[in-house]
Amino acid sequence: MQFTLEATDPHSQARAGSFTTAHGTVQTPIFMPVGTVGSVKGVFHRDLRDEAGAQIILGNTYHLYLRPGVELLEKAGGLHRFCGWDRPMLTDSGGFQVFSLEGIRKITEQGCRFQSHIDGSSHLFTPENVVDTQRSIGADIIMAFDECPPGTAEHAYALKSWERTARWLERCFDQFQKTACPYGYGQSLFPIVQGCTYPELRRRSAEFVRQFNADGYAIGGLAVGEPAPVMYEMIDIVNEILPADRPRYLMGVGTPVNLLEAIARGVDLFDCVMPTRNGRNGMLFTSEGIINIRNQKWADDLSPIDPAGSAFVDHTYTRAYLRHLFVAGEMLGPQIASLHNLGFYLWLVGQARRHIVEGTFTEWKAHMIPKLEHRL
RNA sequence: GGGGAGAUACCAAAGCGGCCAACUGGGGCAGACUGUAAAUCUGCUGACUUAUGUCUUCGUAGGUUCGAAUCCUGCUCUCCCCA
Repeated sequence: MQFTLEATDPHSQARAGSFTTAHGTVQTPIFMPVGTVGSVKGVFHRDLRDEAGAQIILGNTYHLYLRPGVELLEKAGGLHRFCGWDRPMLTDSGGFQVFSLEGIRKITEQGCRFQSHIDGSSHLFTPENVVDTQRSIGADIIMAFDECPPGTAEHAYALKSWERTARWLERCFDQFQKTACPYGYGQSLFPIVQGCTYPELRRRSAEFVRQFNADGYAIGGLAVGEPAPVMYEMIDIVNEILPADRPRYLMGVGTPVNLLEAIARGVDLFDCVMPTRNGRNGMLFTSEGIINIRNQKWADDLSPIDPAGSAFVDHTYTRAYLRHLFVAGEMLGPQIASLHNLGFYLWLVGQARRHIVEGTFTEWKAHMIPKLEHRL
């Protein structure tokens, strides 16, 4: 995988670039819709590509391992073929699930033993078998198996956790080098920086992971309860250390404002459930502000969902109609809102990219942020 | 014509002398959601209010009682069964 840096903003750390994988090229900065179990909930892959403009989507090792299982995915020829998405794909390792399965999992040096949230059965994830599973899933970018501690973690735990994640990283790369993707194309393994909100741990973690000369690097363990300014500070610290000629992926972030702030700090890749989950729950992000479509105020608003939006749903349907669908509990409502939000997120990063290339990113960002926070 | 049951807030439906401004659903209104155990979860929903406060409510008119949505009587209406 080759990352090309195409432009940098003169007034910030923002950059525009592109990288190519076996399934195509991705232009950064980019947002990756989350398709945990091989489905971006409520959105056809065709609409994801043609309407929302997605270039790369996520899958999740934990969920796909449990269901439908590695055997079927291998039989299908990998997740791309199984789900009908022929563009780049990234799989998360399950580290975040380890974190969220609090109470039904046990972390040891070997790995993490956990109970399936589906049937309670016991499973063990290790750095090695998580790499193996991701080989079988066949995503273009696969993630190291890490532990994602809560934002409130004490220093002692943050240190212990990060050191273990670092040892797991070595095992991930060992296994990665000993194996190959069964479908004949190359994959990239991204390490993940941890260290909670402790600057010196973040520095040590970033310095540690950069030794692996990976195709790209991820920043994990943020937006997990810490204040946004702290998150931004951690991004600044880490990005000063991560190599400039590799893509940087801020995992699980975030709000539209988070995206612009992180892009300004040199982040290239994002993923977040927010556009889809909040969309399903009636919250729309637009270039003029945030809409809670269930609110009474939209009941007779026959204007388009988002006149500035690029997806067909934005001008085909009215706000009143979308509200009606939500109020009536129709599944089309969440589908429309999800597609709209994904289209908006991708429009936003696309605009960011354009303004970086044109050298106007910083002023454009200053102009956008109040609008993004505004509640319509 | 005879017999029986019932009328509770927007709807449905509990309550059957004080802990009732009234359980619970639904509906309505608002909020939350950040590497998806989420098409989920949380508030509020008689009026006036910051309220631990006051006022008006349980078909309707009276009555019993210190006290009634709850007991008694009349009236109105609804439903069911038999003719």
